[in-house]
Amino acid sequence: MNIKDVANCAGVSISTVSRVINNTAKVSEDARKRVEAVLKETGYRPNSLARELQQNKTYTIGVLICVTELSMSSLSQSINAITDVLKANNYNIMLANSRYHADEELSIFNTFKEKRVDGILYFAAGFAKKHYAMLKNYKIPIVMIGQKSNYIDMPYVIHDDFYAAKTATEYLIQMGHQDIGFIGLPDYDEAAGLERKKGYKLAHEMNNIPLNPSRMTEGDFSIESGYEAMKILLKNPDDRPTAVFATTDFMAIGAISCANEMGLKVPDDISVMGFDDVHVAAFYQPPLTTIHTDTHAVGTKAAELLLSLMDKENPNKITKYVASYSLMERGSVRPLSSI
Amino acid sequence: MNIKDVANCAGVSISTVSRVINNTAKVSEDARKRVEAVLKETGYRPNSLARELQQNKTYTIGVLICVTELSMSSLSQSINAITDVLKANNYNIMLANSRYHADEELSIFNTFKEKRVDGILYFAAGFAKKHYAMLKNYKIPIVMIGQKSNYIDMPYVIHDDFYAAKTATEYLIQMGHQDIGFIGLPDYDEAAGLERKKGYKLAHEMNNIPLNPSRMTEGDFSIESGYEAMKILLKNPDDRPTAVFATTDFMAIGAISCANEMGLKVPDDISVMGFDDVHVAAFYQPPLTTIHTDTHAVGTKAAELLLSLMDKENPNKITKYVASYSLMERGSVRPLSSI
DNA sequence: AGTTGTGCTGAAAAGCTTTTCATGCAAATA
DNA sequence: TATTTGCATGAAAAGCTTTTCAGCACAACT
Repeated sequence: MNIKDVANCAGVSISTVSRVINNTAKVSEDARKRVEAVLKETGYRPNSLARELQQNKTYTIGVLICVTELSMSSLSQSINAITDVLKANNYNIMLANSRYHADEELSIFNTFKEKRVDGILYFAAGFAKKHYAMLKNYKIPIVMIGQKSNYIDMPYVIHDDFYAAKTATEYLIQMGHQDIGFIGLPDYDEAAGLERKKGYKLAHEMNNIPLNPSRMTEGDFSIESGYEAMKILLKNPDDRPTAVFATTDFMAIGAISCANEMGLKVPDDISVMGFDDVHVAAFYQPPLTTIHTDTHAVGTKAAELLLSLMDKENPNKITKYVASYSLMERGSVRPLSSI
Repeated sequence: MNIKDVANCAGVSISTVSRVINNTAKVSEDARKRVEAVLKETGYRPNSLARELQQNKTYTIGVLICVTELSMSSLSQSINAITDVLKANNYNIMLANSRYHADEELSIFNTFKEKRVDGILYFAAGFAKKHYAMLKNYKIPIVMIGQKSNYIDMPYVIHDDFYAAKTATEYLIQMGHQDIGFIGLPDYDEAAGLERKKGYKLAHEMNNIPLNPSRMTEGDFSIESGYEAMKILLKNPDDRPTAVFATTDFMAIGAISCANEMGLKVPDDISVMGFDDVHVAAFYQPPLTTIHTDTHAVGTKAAELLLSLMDKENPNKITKYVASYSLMERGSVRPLSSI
């Protein structure tokens, strides 16, 4: 069933059918009625492949995320926000997950190009620089999310990772902690993980606390990696940090889980601070003290930014946005003095 | 840049270029080399819209999920499994989330039809029957996931919700509990939530324990709803259940959170049993005793089933699959006698 | 009555592939 | 030498829309 069949059934030309469907020009009352009747009866839906081919526009935005598991990510709210904005502007979403494989990201970019998406929202987790050669003369508008991209010179929307991490660390210091363990992320250029580490370091510097490299461990976003990192930090019973800053809520959960198994109570025996304010964070036991990031705003801004980028009439010049954050004092951190 | 440009650059016809790209027929060494050089130099990618239009096949599978938030769902492993199977068979995925709105589901089905997906994986949460009229003469192959579909007569892959829920309840009974609260889900026909409720009921029947309607509450998958339901169950300090079966891990987490706030320790003062064995479940405090569902198998089977459905040469006849489950004894349930 | 204008309509082109079919040429056979 | 075979190639059709452009009929003018 195609537009030609509909035209035949209604006794009009395909042009007229197209006009009725898209409401793009005037059609006589009489003709319109007949076409609409056929449309309803047959349940005909235009082939969007043909339309998109002819218009050279797919009304589809590629969203590339990079998480090992959908449920383990802090970006579901961002995705909801993106959906809202794009849907309101009549765009569809094509969501693809690289699952943290750089080569898979590349292949997704290629798919996006072949599928002719109109724009891309790129939740980057560190591989962007690797794709530099490819991205350099990639014609489709891209907004990068969660990672700066000065190197590649691409519009971006990020969380204030650096200052937020500094704030988090300073909060622990204010609470009297001087020996603060760190569970970080791989050191990719410009990535959020690296920014958070820098914030942790600066807080130490500004408070004249020497950095202790043996206190700095690394995870990979997962609960398990937080667990393993904590194991290292707690290895020596005589030499343990009094607080730990995990740069991800899920890693914080892993860390607390590990502490519990070693017979340490959080926050009584050791404080743990998270980052992200994931949905479960408030309901964990103890409720996680963490950095709340405005993921909704990030999603909204990114989508809006992309939309304005794609609008050739009045191109936007504001191509960077840094979302605000706040510290959520809950139950996983307590002052040192009270131990 | 299109295939014509490539042909011109290489000094051959477009047919030859197509043949080189798709490796679909023999091309002289000489011509092939020239084409490949141009391909590499220009970074040309064929317009898949045109290809798909002409082949009447999109190599795309629509995956329709129905969750309020990506991170709050138990299906991320299923999705990973689906991705693996489909990718291995050269299919792309178009993931869409109805966010629990029946009308949105309908609109997504329409989009899938317009975009000409080759098949659909439908994570149903109860609305399927509403869409009966539409689905009845919907031409695209669909596999339903997580919900039976005898009414609509559609192939499906499900968890063994009924027996798993019965097993869970019987476990609590074996532990000496006779007064078991229930946090269920809306009663949609054939949906998983209803099956779990039936399992809970049967376990009571078979053990001659009368059902107490005031012990049966309802949530909506979310942590918050579990919290609220628990509030109701614990309202009266003199009349509380000794155990609670939450039909979702996240609702169990909400319930435990509520219990804690009311000064009740889990499992010392009250036992809580979950369902799903979500990733965080094992790392929660206390670690959740729950039903482990084989989400990976469900995803894999569903994708394979769809693939075989789409294969017109040798159509598969096995159109139903029920995944296995197991009970994970962890820390949120304890025998009644020891209280 | 002749001209201009208006309002619908349909034919045809364009968008980019894949694929079929026919052709030309060289090699192999009779 | 004449004929057949085979291979590589290009022209053209098909897949389904949207959109432009020209045309037609009729009404409203001068």
